[in-house]
Order: sequence, then C-alpha cells, then structure tokens
Amino acid sequence: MNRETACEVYRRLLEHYPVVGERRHFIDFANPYEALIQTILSAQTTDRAVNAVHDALFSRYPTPEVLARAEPEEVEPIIHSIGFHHAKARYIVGTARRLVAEFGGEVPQTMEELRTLPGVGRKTANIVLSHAFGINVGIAVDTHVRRVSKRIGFTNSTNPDIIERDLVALFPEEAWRDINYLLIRHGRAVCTAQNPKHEQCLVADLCRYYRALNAGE
DNA sequence: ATCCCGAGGG
DNA sequence: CCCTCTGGAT
Repeated sequence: MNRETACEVYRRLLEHYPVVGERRHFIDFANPYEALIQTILSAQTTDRAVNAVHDALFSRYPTPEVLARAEPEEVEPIIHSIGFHHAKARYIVGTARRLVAEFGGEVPQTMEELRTLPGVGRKTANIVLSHAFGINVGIAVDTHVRRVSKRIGFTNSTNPDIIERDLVALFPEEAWRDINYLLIRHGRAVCTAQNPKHEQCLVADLCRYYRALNAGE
C-alpha cells in the first residue's frame, strides 16, 4: 500500500473515533510521574477506571519520593477498583522506588530504561514516551494492530517487528502515536477478529481484505 | 456471560 | 507459546 492511501485511512479513522462515543479516552497527563504511574495502572482497564482513582492516589502520593516510602499493602485498597490491584500496587511502588534510587526521582526518557521498571513493558513505555515526552518511538504491535494492518494491507507480514517496520515506513512520525491507538480502537469496534463489521467500516473501500472478499463473490 | 488501549513468568 | 492476574462496563 502506498503512503497516500495509508494516510487517507489515518485521516478517516482520526476524524471518526474521537467522536463515536468510545468509552476509553487518553489520560490527560499532568506530569511525567503521574503519566508513568497512570499508564502502568491502565493496563487491561479503562482510563475511566484509572481516572476514578487519580485524586485519591496522587493526593496521598504526590511524588515518587512519597510513593517510594509506602508499602504496596496500603496502596492496594486505593486502587482496588481498577482490577489487577495486587500486582499493580507492587508495580507502582516498585517503580517509584527505582525512580528515586536510580533515576534521581525523574522518569527516564528512553525505551531501554523505562522497560527495566516493574510493570512497564513495551506498550506502557511507548505511551509514556509519546504522550508525556513527545518522543515517538515507533508503533506497539498488539493483536489488534496486527490483524487490522494485515487486512487493510499495511503489511504482508505476521512478524510484529516487520509489521512495525512497515507501519513506521508508511506513516509520518507525528502520526505514529495516534495511528497506534486508532488501529486498536478500530480493531476492537469494527475490524473484529470474528465477523468484522464491514457495513460500519469507514475504510472498507481502501481495504485489501474487503476488496478480496467481494472479488471472490 | 463476555470482554478487556498488558506485564510477568513458566 | 501459554497462563495468570481482577474489577467493571455492557
């Protein structure tokens, strides 16, 4: 697929998805510390759930230094409603302690350093870098991104590293952060693994999978 | 009942 | 690769 078509896909998805009543929204990051902690907490939950806990958490633990002195057991009830609270309480306290002990209380700004923090994987590091620091570090390929990219025709590969390389080559750097989430949203809402909703799809006319489907009949 | 904008661990 | 960890929204 050429860049023009890819960018047309990007434009259509960008215009549509913020408006469609998605139940998830990007967290408004106040500072890198809060951004990091909130993003760790966001794994496998809604941002609404994380936002619901925001004030209680950060009024009690406003800085990495304060959170580092806490015990996971006392943090756990505060974040209970988001789920996975047992592991996540340990993650954020452990992360705060490493920030203080090894990074001078600051959030590191490289993928390598971020990923050494407990609870921070590729996806979380990507989000923190792109949203909190404006550093574009590529596209995190999950199952949604993989499926959608293959169907539309952004890539021919099933290898996540090659898929990322193809996507990165196809979109301008400023778009990486957004295209990442647009593909995930689109994959969940419309381009589902089973019974994709072609009637609702904004980019069906540009989609390789959809065109092949119709050509066969 | 079903799904989940992940990470860690086996 | 597989599994587990959890509550909440729908």
